[in-house]
Amino acid sequence: MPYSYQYPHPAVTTDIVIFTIRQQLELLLIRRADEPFKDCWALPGGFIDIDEDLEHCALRELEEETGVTGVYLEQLYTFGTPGRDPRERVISIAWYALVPPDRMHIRAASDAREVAWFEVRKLPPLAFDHKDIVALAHQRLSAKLNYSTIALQFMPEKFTLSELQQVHESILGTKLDKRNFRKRVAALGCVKETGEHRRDGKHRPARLFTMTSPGTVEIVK
Amino acid sequence: MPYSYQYPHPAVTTDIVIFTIRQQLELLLIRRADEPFKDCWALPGGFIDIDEDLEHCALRELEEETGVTGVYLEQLYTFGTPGRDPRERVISIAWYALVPPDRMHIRAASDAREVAWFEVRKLPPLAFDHKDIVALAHQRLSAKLNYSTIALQFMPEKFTLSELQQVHESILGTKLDKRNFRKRVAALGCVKETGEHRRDGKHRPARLFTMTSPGTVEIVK
DNA sequence: GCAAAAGTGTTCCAGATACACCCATGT
DNA sequence: ACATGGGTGTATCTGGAACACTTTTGC
Repeated sequence: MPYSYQYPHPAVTTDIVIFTIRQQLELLLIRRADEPFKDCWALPGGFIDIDEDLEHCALRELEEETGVTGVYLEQLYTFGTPGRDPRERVISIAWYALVPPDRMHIRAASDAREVAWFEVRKLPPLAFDHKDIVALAHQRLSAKLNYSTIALQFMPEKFTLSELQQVHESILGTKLDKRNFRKRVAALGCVKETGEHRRDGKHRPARLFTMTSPGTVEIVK
Repeated sequence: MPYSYQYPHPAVTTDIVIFTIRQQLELLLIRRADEPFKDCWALPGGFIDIDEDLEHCALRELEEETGVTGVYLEQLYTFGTPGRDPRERVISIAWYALVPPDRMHIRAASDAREVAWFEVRKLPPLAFDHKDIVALAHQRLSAKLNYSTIALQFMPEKFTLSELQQVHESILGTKLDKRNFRKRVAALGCVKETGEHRRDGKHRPARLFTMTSPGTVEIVK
């Protein structure tokens, strides 16, 4: 045991709630291969390197699981109730990330672990206190819809207004009025028309939009 | 060195921004007695006990410095940039607390440390990254004024509406309109008249109010 | 021509803002 | 009587909410 201290030190980990939206709001879980909570689903995460920045640790986990870089990542809360991990005292800094569905490439089979997306409203039992972490992340995300342009972080480069509305609806779990939604988006000025259209069914083609300030989340209202 | 681990563990501390309001928004600082940053002002804080809940650690620091219990306390953010403490890797969970000025009894001379209140807008240079922590706490507090009843946590049991308005103004750093302020407070229903008055100068006595739900902070609007 | 999603305006209400004068007291 | 802070009401503006029909396409 080569690392010794005069006083006991807790272990510090990072857990990430990785959200995406396909038909519904989904998040990434990993089936645990070891005790405790063996075979139980859990958030991706891991121990922080001793010289590693907190955010870097979260980015590293995110990249390992999804292959994505440059997506929205925000620190959520720090969980550290004694006993939350039965092995030793573990303090976990929780983050959440928003990944556009076209950006990721799950490295599922690479290390024989089981990795899967679950709808937020149909989660299996989770290891540790991860249910609390997910609940807080979802709550924070919902709240931010009302005063920021965070929903755009889920969108691919080009998207229709109906798709953006579906993103809002699947996060909030409610239906929105189409005209009011579009009025608000227009007032914010956070999207602009590309001039292109998408035809994808037996109905009128939809205009394609793009973000005016990609990569930035503005606080509004 | 009796505490050994297979992998290196960071130290984990808690720092607290303890706010109060007298004439202005103030916070509590302690002059450091030891290196690093010897003689520099710093936030109160300390190492977490290995079996201690995170919030308990913050409450303990708060109680040690101010003698108060039962005041508003909220986790702020976790800071852990490598090198923020030159001695070893330290990850600090920052909190902020709101203390009504009549509730506290600083235990200043008890251990010969220098402890003092500073106006938020006139802070001395701070140790470590404490300037960033203070800035974030102040920003969070300001934001919460607009969608919660958090300001009441600064008030003594009985207070005038002008005093409550001064609390808002000193946090925001702006003047507010008296009539609009009172209309909003009345609409929230978060205070009620006691029927008493306070006379404290050569002017009309002010009505005294009290909280309708002491100890709770409601999210509003 | 019909099914399906895209697109578009107006009315109404609530809450925020701007703004100026009288009241009760101490000296 | 005057200085000081306490106390009050109205008009206006702005943003959110409710609400239904026409357009363009594929089949």
